[in-house]
Amino acid sequence: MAEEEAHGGAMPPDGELPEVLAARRRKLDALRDEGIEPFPHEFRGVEPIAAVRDAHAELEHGEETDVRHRVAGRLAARRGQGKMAFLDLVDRSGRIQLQARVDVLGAEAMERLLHFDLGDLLGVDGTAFRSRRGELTLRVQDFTLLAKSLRPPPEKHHGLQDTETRFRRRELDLIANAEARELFLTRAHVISAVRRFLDREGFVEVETPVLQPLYGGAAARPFTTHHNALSRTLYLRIATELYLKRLIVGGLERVYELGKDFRNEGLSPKHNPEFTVLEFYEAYADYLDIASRCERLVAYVADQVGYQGAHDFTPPWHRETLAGAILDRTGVDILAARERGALAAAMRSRGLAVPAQDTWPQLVDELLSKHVEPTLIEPTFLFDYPVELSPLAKRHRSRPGLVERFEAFIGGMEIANAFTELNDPDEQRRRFEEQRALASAGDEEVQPYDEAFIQALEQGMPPTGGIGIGIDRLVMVMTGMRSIREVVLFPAMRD
RNA sequence: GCCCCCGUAGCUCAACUGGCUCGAGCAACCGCCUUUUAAGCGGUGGGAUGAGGGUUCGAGUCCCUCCGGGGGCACCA
Repeated sequence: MAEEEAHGGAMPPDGELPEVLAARRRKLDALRDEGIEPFPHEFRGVEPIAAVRDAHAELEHGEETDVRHRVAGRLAARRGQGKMAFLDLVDRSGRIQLQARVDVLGAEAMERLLHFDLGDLLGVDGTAFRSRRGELTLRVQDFTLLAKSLRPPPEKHHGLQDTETRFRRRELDLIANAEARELFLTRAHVISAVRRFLDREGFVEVETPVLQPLYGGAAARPFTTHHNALSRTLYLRIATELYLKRLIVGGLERVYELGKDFRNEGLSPKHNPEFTVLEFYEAYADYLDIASRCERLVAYVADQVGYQGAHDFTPPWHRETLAGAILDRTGVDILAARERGALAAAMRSRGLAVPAQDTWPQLVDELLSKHVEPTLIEPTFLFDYPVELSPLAKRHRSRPGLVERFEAFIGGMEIANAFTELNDPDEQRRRFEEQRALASAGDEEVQPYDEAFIQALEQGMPPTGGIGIGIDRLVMVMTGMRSIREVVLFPAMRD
């Protein structure tokens, strides 16, 4: 029980606390004894630290001003004590040095200021000057404790390194590591740039059900939950596709949804069980129009977030066909081997591994993911997928057996999947039936038959192009991160 | 699910082939110094080495099981 309290942060007697925690508890009690409220209600009129810095960018070394600023943030460092000391205060926008002088504050206030712990939240009023060493500094005239911190912050030089702690206690990562703060601000900018782009191009943002009586729109295993009042099983959505196409039927013409999908599958550096996806659908457009909009969107986002990396997102991107890319990388012609045995033989003759259980579509996927995808570093579209892999895409207008579909790759990673949408309800019904046949053959990740969706298509859906873009992966690309867990605030972890 | 690596103080890290009471920096506490920049100097406290079992005169170190994390494989976006 003592251990549980120490780790769980309840309020055990001091004797059972590690010394570093007990010391902070003692200070908390001392503050209250002095009549100081350690958790006041507000502190108005705060200026961002970055704004204070900007206001005095021109100050010479050693130059003083009488300009007063009010800032608030977390105490991050302290140098010196006694008659004069320097402290660092950090807010979301940056860090600023504070100078505490006993001749300004008086002995009692000086003592109180210097006895705050690293990690305490402070409000400060001070006058700006630039130190001899050139550091913009606020000379503290007045200060207020805004919240007492009862746990020590991570080490101030090395930051928080432990991967597990960074993910489980992201607040500590954000406190300790400025790069983490910047990364998640970039993520926010990516998302707002996506919305701005689509809003400007006439798309309307919609929200469709996350809890669905029937899941669909992708090949994946769903999470299952239960609605008590309705007494029935509901699924967390694996895609927004089918509902969004019903809105195209409804005449909304250009729609997008930006939100979470959920897939009950393994974790990896590229897969989190809940992940953020953008899907947009455009009436009277085909997949070539969508490809063009996709590359313009990504280029716009890169520009808006100030992308500094090595990729060149300027349209037009590299373009290949899927079959051409596989032929080029492996020498296997999937279009000349349209059934499993022939394809397996072609792969073996090239010395490629052939997983025994794989169906023809799965072998194609194997060739793509193992031999082509890793080579697609610069932004690249692969066009024209086999119909077997794409039950929701419209057949190719000139190439039998293929559909009008593309996927986009950056940095060896798939970031988007798009097609000219299948709008012939009878053909869509047949495609679902084929999927159903696969399901009875044991494949758990096929698309269930969705009668409501078929009825919507029967109502008449205009020719439409649509796309899904993995936002977490797009953020990975924009920030150079190699793991999705670095760009998701609270990635999935075991209990 | 399988394979490999990792888990030492609040944080960042040490500890030769098994060998004295597991050390140091930051943080904390008590002082000294004062325009510092990872401030400096002196002193003090803080650890069931992830958990449990085993081998051994002796285990942070070797073996087994479990928990957690990372990487890879498989599956997928």
